[in-house]
Amino acid sequence: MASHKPPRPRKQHPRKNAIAIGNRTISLEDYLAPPRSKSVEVSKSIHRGTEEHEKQSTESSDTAGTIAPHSFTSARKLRSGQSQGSSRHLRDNLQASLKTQKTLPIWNYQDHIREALHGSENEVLVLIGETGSGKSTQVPQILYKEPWCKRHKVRVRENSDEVTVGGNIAITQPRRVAATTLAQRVSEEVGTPLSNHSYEGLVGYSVRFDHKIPKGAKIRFLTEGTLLQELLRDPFLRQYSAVIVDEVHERSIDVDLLLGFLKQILTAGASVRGGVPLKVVIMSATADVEAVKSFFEGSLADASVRESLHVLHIQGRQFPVQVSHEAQAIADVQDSLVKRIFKIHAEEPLPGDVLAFLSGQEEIEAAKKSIEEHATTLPSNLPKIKVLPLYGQLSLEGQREAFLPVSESFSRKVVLATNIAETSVTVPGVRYVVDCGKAKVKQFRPRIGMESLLAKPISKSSAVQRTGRAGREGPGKCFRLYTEASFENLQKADLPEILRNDVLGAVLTMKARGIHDVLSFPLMDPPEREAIEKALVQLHFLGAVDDDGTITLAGKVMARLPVPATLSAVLLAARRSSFDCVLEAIDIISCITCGEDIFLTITSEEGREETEISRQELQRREGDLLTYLTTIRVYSAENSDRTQWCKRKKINIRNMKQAMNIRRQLRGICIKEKLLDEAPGPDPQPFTPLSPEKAELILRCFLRGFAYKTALLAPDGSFMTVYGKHPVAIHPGSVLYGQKKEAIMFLDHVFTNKSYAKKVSAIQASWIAEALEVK
DNA sequence: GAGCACTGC
Repeated sequence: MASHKPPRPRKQHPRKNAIAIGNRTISLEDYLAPPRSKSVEVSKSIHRGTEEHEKQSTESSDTAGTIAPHSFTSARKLRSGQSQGSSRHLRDNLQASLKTQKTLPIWNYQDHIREALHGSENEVLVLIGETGSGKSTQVPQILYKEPWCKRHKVRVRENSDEVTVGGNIAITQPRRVAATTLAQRVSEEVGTPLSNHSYEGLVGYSVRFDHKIPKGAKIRFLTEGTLLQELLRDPFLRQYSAVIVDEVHERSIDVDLLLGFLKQILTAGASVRGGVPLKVVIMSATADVEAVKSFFEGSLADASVRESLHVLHIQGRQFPVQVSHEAQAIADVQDSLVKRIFKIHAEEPLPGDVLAFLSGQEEIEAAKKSIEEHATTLPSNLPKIKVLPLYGQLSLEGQREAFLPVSESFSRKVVLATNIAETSVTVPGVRYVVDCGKAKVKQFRPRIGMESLLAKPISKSSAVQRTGRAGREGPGKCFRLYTEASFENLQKADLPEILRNDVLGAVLTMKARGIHDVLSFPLMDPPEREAIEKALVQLHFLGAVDDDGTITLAGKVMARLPVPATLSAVLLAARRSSFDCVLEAIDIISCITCGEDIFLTITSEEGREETEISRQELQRREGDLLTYLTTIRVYSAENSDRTQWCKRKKINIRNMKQAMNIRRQLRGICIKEKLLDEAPGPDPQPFTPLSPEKAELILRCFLRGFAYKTALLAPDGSFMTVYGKHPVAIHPGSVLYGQKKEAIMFLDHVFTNKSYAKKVSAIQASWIAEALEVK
């Protein structure tokens, strides 16, 4: 045991923070107690963990590529055309889109799809359709006219009031942009406007911060998260006749939960919906059909299983790609990559750009340098080489360059990318792909409450996906910098998110939707029992479930708040008179949940110094949380040019605007949930610096959600986590970087090169014990 | 002295 003595609140309150799971009682400390081995083991166990991969059930594949950026002009024409009565414009548009629809591969499968779902019982259709098959836009249009897709007035129980069941089709997407653009496109194809509730229309969408559901909209595009929220109010999805779950192969946590809830509705039988059946369509690019099939088998009435579960494959379109592997495993991947690129450049004709997949920014910048140096020695009869990096941290302008054709004639573009180019974006002009076979993957370690971000071999499905990037515009070639045997040994697909992430939010979602026994909730890939138990213990500490695991009133409120459970707990604590800092908590939470950091990372030496000075007025010595608070308050007090202000402070404008969006939404929800009494005055409010007393209250309030993410200063100047005794260093991006404080609280804990604490605040050790006491 | 990529309520 190390010399530091963590607060031991359990001695004072032996039964506090203990929860009954099955026939055992587990306390927070049981989970957070220091491990028997020494803390140096942490990094080792992480490395081991990332390689311990179990069975996989799906293959991931192209996703964002299926949704092309879409022109909205024709929709506007349609709308104006409609308001003037029918016009030639509208007719031409409809005829044009019908013509396009007919060329889609799915067109030939219409009857099969209708037939698979034509019965009077619950039915499931699994539809495997590759990129470009048209499944996302056409399937809802094929189904909404079916006789079973009607509204029914029924009594769910005898003597109960009549309710309306069915009539609508929900189609879920993992991303907002997909839901909105698909809705836009389908509304054009059917010729009704996409508008708010005051107009009639067939198609609508509903995503966070944006809802367009016309009157009578039968086809509704939703994000998975939105449908999960609807499940809180409507557990049997009674407004829908069919739910289409698209892009299932991405295996987000939300989609896994959604599939579980759908299975439960199907298992319950049509009676819970007053006899109105629910049709479920599972759509995926390249999912493992067997896994999806066996998951849903058994949820349907036994006798009719065979008839009510159907599988359809729809072919996509792709040019052939010739794949080659290394004969032997190579020692220096960076070196081979550069050599391979020059070999392609010397041997393959133009046009044909090269796309190389590397694992991270560092490797990309190193390879770029080496290629550029070598390129100067090329003979003049060879085309010129233009090297372009492509990774997420790159500025938008920097990224854009990688998508443009090379401006000089007689030259070849070489794009060096992370896995951003695997699914998220498509680089045009690529005919040659070089794949190093690695990618950085984030994985959560429930035992120590830490994430890791480490390079590891990609999955087979990723490798295939990377290869496919060479065949978008014509036949191509793919060079894998590993042997065919190593390819065969890759695991089939990436771990689904639910096995890589913290399941705290997922467990709260289940509890709030009436699942008492979360360990037996149907999931395609159930997380380890320990991960779920850990989440239950933590929910108990947060006050979301009581001693026997039943959801509390507070827990129900937490589930309705659109932020992670820990932060919901902070918001609930902030309402208490002893803290009284709901508005401040909302401001901070808005800044940390708006996506990437609102502060841009500065790489150059000069830029860093300059930024240091311009950000000085925002920085608080108490740490990052209060720096965020000051920043959003100064921003919203800014009366003149907010854009200029962000530029001066090197703040990401897009994220800052999103933070303001979230802030507005959270304020609204907090009023509705009675966490706030009244709406605060409109912006801009004059900025008044926070008093040290208020600052202390806010940090003590955040400890109510993050008491277990704390560390104490060791004699040698390093930090040791209070629970678990793991060494942790303050991340260089923190305002507290390099400083020594008695104790720290951190919101994120990530292992990259070493164990880093992010979003750090300076606290007093005594506050930790206080936060763990009776609430 | 640091940064795979996303996404959602």
